[in-house]
Amino acid sequence: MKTFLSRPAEQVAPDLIGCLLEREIDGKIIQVRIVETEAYDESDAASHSYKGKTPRTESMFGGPGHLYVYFTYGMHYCCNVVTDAKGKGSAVLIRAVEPVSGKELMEELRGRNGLEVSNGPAKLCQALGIDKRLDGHDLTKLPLKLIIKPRDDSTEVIQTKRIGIAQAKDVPWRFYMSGNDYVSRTRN
DNA sequence: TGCCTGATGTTCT
DNA sequence: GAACATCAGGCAC
Repeated sequence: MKTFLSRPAEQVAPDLIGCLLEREIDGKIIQVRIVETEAYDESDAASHSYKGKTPRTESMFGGPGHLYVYFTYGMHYCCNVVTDAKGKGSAVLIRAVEPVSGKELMEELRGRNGLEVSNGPAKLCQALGIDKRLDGHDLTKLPLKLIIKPRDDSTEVIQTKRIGIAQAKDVPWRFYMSGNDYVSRTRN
């Protein structure tokens, strides 16, 4: 897994589509499939690492396999998988996931049902109970584990420009699984 | 279906 | 004091 993640974010991002995340809460297991991602790195004006390391973004520089959780807009968390070499400030934002198992618990945490449970970056964090306590967490271990899965050939990954950000919008580093209902609906 | 806006807090200037 | 990698609800069409 370390080798898989020790690449630039824009290469890891499409390969994370179709991978699984396993989350343990109170002894219960939730599994989700990643269906939408965005790549960010230090050369990127929209990235939190663009202006160098700060106390907040420190875990983004922590090396491949770590989790970077940040708080935004006063009420939401988003989570990133840190990639590339330590000190690079390179990461992949998880934008949307699809429940595989433990969906009932996710709906309970979210207070919502159906697609609304995890079709956006802040929503999936709420559905998985991810908050700042998991910032810097090692993704090879529970309570939050990344499971690398090769994509099968029938899964089409679409690459587009990013959304929901103010800077460097034209960098085409957003990736999502074609035809998946959980991909956030604000497209292009 | 699609635009507009309020909520709300952490971080950085 | 302003910016912000968002969401949900309201209203117009």
